[in-house]
Amino acid sequence: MTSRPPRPRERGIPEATVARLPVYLRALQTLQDRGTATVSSEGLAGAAGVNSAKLRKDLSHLGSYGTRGVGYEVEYLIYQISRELGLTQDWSVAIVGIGNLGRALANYGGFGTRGFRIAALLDADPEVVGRTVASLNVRHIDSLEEVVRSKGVSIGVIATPGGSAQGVASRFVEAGVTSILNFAPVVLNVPDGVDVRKVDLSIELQILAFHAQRRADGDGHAHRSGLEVT
Amino acid sequence: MTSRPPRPRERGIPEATVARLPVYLRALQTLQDRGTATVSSEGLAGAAGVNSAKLRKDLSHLGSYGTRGVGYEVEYLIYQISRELGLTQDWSVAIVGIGNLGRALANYGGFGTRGFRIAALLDADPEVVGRTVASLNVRHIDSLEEVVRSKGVSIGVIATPGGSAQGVASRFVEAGVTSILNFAPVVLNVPDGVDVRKVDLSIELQILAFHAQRRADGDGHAHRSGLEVT
DNA sequence: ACGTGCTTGTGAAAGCACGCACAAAGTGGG
DNA sequence: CCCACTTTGTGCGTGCTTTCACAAGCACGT
Ligand SMILES: NC(=O)c1ccc[n+]([C@@H]2O[C@H](COP(=O)([O-])OP(=O)(O)OC[C@H]3O[C@@H](n4cnc5c(N)ncnc54)[C@H](O)[C@@H]3O)[C@@H](O)[C@H]2O)c1
Ligand SMILES: NC(=O)c1ccc[n+]([C@@H]2O[C@H](COP(=O)([O-])OP(=O)(O)OC[C@H]3O[C@@H](n4cnc5c(N)ncnc54)[C@H](O)[C@@H]3O)[C@@H](O)[C@H]2O)c1
Repeated sequence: MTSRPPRPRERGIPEATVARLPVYLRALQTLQDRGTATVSSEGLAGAAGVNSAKLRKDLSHLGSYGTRGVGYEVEYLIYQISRELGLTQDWSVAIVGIGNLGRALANYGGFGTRGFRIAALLDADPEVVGRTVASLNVRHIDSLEEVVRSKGVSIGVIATPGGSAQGVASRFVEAGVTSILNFAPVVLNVPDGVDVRKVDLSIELQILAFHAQRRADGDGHAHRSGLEVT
Repeated sequence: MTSRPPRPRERGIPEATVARLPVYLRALQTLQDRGTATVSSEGLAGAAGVNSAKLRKDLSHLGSYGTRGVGYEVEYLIYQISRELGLTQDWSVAIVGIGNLGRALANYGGFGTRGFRIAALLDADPEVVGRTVASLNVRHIDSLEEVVRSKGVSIGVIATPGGSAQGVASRFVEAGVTSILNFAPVVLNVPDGVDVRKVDLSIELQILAFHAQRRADGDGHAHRSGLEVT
């Protein structure tokens, strides 16, 4: 089935690995900025805050890019991870809901370090539409379909209040956007084949509160093992 | 050790479950706002975007709060989950770094629906210190220790640039804060017993890009199973 | 009092994820 | 050319997570 000797990478990278690749990438870029040319799994794992065996196994899913006895060449590994993550191409992002959060996102410079370009901002409020935010003209939400088409938007960011989020998501999907990042605190319903990720501040706080309470409760010797030490 | 017959809940809720409890809680509150008094695992699972067996197992870790043949009483379940998450007490939050993001966070009203109170805002920039944001006076970062003590801060939020994040984290820890939410794109190093969670926009985008590329790559029949359908 | 119908709570199975520990593979020195 | 040393890539055991499937339990009508 698969050719044995020249197998650079197999299909199907574990989801847990995918979620860590961006972390490795950032650690590598920091190393590169410092002029480091080569790094061992131990060194990179330290910088990324993970176990070195886990890091090696993660990287092994992309291929065999290390040199035994030496380590990994920083620049080459950056390239390989970038390619795997799809960062060698450009992604057009549209943000809907230019309120407190939307504005912060729009003004956020170091967006994805590379690859992601904010192509459009949309809102429903006549007060906001027409204003310029982060050198972009805020368009009306009614032109979403047109904007997605003309700007080739492939990733939609939702920063509207919860009540509007599902509607916006549906319109994104309708317009052909299959990657959505949702900041609104609601569960989005989308058809199969559409990828939704959510960022939820209040969930994170609640998880922190749970652990904090546990520590206070049982007190004394304290905490179960689940504490992040990142 | 534990009394056997009246065992309402056992110690040790799985981490995966803890991460979902806030989602259930929100779904329940939405139901309550609509006047629903009772909900089945199927119904709640639908609203929360998870499998109903998973939901039942999750809830079973808190105790046996459902009624067979009927379902769960919404109000009671809200109370039980809130209690388990530690939301029946108040948590004081301090935000460090009142820039684009910090301001958005400070102005964010529906913070944690309940339980979380923004007690202090801190920044290093003389331009920002002294200003009023969200009816709070922005304090200088040098007073962090004093503020933590006087306001009883138990959760620290870091919204500074990456370069300052580790320093701020260390000072939080030094001041006795053991729960940290980090928005800066760096790996924080903290001692055992300190709980760090991170929210990282650019990682989320990169994960979306990976899946989007996969869909475009293999094309045709498309996508592996890992797509979120939330 | 009892049967019917619905829903919970949970055993058991399957699938993932993690981390140890080590063989394999490369480097560099002699 | 070979040996000592370093570091990768991975087989394997372990524990956590998810899902299925069903017995047990409860409400309600008769
Ligand atoms: N501000 C934060 O720090 C923060 C933190 C966590 C989560 N959130 C969530 O992010 C979302 C946005 O928060 P915010 O503080 O920026 O709110 P906001 O009210 O400041 O901004 C919301 C914006 O969305 C626009 N909008 C409303 N309906 C729309 C529609 N149908 N189409 C297009 N635009 C529409 C509004 O005009 C407004 O400009 C909310 O769901 C909030 O719960 C915000
Ligand atoms: N803006 C966004 O949408 C966004 C999105 C994702 C991640 N982030 C991350 O969040 C962080 C903040 O982003 P931002 O856009 O608000 O940046 P920003 O530059 O607008 O604000 C940073 C603030 O931190 C303050 N600061 C710097 N060093 C400090 C220190 N040692 N102590 C206290 N305060 C200090 C600065 O004075 C400034 O007010 C960054 O790490 C950024 O990468 C931002």
